[in-house]
Amino acid sequence: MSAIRHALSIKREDDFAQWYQEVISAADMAEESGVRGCMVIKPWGYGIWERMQRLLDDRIKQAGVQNAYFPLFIPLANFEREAAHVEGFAKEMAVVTHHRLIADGEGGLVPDPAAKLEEPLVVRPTSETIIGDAMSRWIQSWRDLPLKLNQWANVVRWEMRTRMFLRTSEFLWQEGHTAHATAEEAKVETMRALEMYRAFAEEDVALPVIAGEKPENERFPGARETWSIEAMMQDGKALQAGTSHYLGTNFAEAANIRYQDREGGQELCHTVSWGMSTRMVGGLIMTHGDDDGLRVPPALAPFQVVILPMLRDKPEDAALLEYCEALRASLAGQSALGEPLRVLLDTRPGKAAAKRWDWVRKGAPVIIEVGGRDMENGVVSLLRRDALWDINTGKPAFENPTCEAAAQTVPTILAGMQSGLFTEARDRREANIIRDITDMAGLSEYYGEDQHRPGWVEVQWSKPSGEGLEAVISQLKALKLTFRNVPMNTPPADGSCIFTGKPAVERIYVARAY
RNA sequence: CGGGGAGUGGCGCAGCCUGGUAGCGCAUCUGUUUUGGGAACAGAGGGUCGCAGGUUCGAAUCCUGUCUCCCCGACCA
Repeated sequence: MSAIRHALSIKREDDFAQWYQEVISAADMAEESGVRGCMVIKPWGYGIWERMQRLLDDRIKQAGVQNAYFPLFIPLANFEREAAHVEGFAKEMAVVTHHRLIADGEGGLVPDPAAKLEEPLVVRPTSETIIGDAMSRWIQSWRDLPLKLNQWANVVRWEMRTRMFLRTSEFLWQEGHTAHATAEEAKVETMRALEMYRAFAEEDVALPVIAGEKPENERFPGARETWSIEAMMQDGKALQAGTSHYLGTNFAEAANIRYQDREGGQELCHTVSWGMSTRMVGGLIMTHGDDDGLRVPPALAPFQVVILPMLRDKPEDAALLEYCEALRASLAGQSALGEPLRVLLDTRPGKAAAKRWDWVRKGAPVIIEVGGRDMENGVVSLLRRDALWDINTGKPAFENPTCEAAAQTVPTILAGMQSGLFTEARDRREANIIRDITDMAGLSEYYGEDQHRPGWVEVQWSKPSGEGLEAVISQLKALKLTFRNVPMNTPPADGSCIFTGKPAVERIYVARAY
């Protein structure tokens, strides 16, 4: 067994945070912008986000939700109507106060005092309030319900500490907003959105998640219930990858969203909101990345197959290119995971062997190199990103199918890779969930200093609220732990609360989190 | 926002303490030789040293302010 020369300089196990950043730059996904907390998303990173948008948007539309677009700027007064909501977001809002700049006489520009806005505008941190405004106008009778809207947008939250994709001041997301006649219907929609996110995460992103309800202290500001999908990263930390909120009538009261029922009475609507953001890209990296860079699940890869001709700057190149073009066309005629294959014939100048590593770092699922000898034999040299190395030789594990065989097997390879990445991540997660810790001493021990890759612990608790909950949270905080969620479809509690010793009422996950 | 670290060609760094007008590796360009596995050799191009002030005959280097990034903490759907 020879030493493998990996495509990245930092290994996950040596410094996970540094490794994460190296993947982003080595895979050419994004870069720093010079603006605090904001990033430039480069074509490969944005291409992955566009795939996420496409696949989730299809699911959103299948649920009868319509896309619309609402303003970036929200009047301050609009925001003040829901008390818990204001309190939750006030500390992190960007505010626009002027609409004109003037010269300061020293070569610079300053806001014109004469152009101060009567009422400041907030850059949306989320759009419940302004969409609620529209809903109050659009909904008159029970016939207008349910109203199901979604928008793809950027939002701004002035975060103290940012990390590319995981927490940026400006980020991209979708936010679904629905209004319903009854609490029951609204809760059905809350759970529908949650299940949609679970399916999207697991089937499209190959990201195993645990769906469940957030405890009271983790609720969205103004929500009655907050549900989430939680994923385990390779360092054992948890990442909230999507949320769905049952808002009750809180926002309907604030924005006066009412409908006339069949008996002629005026009733408040029950509203729901749900969101998934570019943070999912960070989750993808920390779940599927390895010591050679990113591995993009085939369903999300902007290019699933990259063909690299081994050009030699000689007349024979023309025939080789022709051979590769035929291969490209043959592959492009195939389908995988329900869509036509996305194939790139990379004819940029440069040696195939050097370009190969660019695509390995980017995580293209299948790389096919073709040289003159392959052409003579009617074969290709095929490399799978999920099985890169021959551990006996320490070299890339090329296979050599014929062109016809390659065209036929690539769809199978991609489908296998999609499910293989999911299975690998799910097995890793299950291996790192602990369920038999029943007291704080055990919890402290598990998360002690000598544990380098702690996972999650499923505990039983008595679900205190108010001061009792505060006390529990400070116990967790001492271990740098947070509550994640109360998983669905798990056996009922049968023990005592790990925090209070009282009879437990449910099971909940605790973990370190992003 | 508090503590710590850092900003020098595209990337990674040295130089700073002890001021004298910028260097190395990789990458890039050109040429030659190579050619089935992350090519070699030679030559070349590219930087007002994050930004703004100050001290000085002279500032990447010293001083002040400021912006951005990284780590820890607080905060955070």
